[in-house]
Amino acid sequence: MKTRDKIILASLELFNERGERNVTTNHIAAHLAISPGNLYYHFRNKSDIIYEIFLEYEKLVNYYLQIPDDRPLTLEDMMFYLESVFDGLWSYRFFHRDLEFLLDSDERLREDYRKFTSRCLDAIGQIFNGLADGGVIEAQPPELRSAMSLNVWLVVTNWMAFLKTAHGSDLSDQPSIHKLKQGIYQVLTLELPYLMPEYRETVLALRDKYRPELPETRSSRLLTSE
Amino acid sequence: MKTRDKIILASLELFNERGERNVTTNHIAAHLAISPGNLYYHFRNKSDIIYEIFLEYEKLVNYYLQIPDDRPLTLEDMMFYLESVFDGLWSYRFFHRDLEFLLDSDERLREDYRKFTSRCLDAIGQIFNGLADGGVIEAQPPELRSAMSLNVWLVVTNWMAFLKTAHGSDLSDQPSIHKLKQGIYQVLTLELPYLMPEYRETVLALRDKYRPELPETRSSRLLTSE
DNA sequence: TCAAACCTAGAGTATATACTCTAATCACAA
DNA sequence: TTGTGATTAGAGTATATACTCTAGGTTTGA
Repeated sequence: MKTRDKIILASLELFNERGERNVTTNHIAAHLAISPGNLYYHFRNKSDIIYEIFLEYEKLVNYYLQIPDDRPLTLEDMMFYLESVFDGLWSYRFFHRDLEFLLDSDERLREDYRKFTSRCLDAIGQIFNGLADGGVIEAQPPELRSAMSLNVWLVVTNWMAFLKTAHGSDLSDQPSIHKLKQGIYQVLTLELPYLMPEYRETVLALRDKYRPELPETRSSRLLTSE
Repeated sequence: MKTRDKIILASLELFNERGERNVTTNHIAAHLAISPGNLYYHFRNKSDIIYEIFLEYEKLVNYYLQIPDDRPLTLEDMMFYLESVFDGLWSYRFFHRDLEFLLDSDERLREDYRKFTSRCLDAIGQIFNGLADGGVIEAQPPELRSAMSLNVWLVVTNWMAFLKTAHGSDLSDQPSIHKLKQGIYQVLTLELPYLMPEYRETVLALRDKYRPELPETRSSRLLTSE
């Protein structure tokens, strides 16, 4: 693999593990056993590495969020989108963590991320429309649809952060891809009231598969009371 | 005012304005025109200042989230809680920004924040129960109630972050207490489907007051499409 | 085969940051 | 007045961090 790609990969890995704030360019170089000079030959600065990672994240999400507009959407479609989105969220989980700082220090990223958000909100809306066409959920006035989409976006993009802050310091209940997907449970909760009656049971059953397991972990205790 | 209190106040102000990551202890001292030595006479380290601020934040929220359990809740109660919570969120808006890093570097804060979250989720649940008792919203099975409360929490605590990332670099659409309160619109959106029919119109009207104004600002454009 | 382009090492630097240390000053009670 | 404890100034330090510079090695293609 090319050094440039190795740098991107190693950075993503370290960022995800330790948080962008705790990973320096020297760490990245050391991790790859290359010199700092070498790293800076390939990237002008740390922001450039992050920007490059963002572009890949964007590409991935754009790929999964191509919504067909020539046919209505099914429940399977919806679950596919949810699974894909949370997979992406896991792979690039560092990103939404220090987001505000990243955007503050890179104008280009700020602008691109704004557009990215906008496209995602749009895609969520389209999915809802497709599901309404497919008779899975009720039709809604566009204003409600937009507000709903935004709520879905908020829940999806911040579920990881919630997990991180909700668990204790012991490693036993550290976030994992499995726990992350409990976010799907939360998103389905948002959709419940708008389901057409004939889909209600099916979705409730689906949703139950993502329910946080009760055997008294800290994060599940949070969901009930302490 | 005592120097110690001045330090807390100035820190909060600077953190809110520039983000905790961009504010050093030297900045704080300089801002107050005191020496670093003086600052460190009053606080062992930066984390201690942050922890102290957290305690005040916690106190404020606890104060507003005392839910009466001897009477049902009204719509006015609910709006009071929402307004109060968003006011608090605004006053301590730096806090949820670099949250994960803060918790990583202070075990005590991590533990306290976990309990804080837990109490807040509980309070949200109690509010819903109270509103159900008051005939404002439908009764719900506890499992749905918990999931709903968690969604409200996610929307509330991350609305500020969304605003920050959604606006452009020009100052015109910078977050403000006014924009922050559009978060109330989002929360009310979550509640809409569970309202008792006789409250529906009233809440829709209330909600409309918090609706993002349309005159083509960037953030409102985000809410529709781009 | 040879030069140009590409890649890499590694020492080094300017700046920032959290924090320390000592000596001085202040407030105030005896 | 004087002594004592609380407060403050300000120079200073160890470490970290992003990034630079030079010199040398490696590939590639003509």
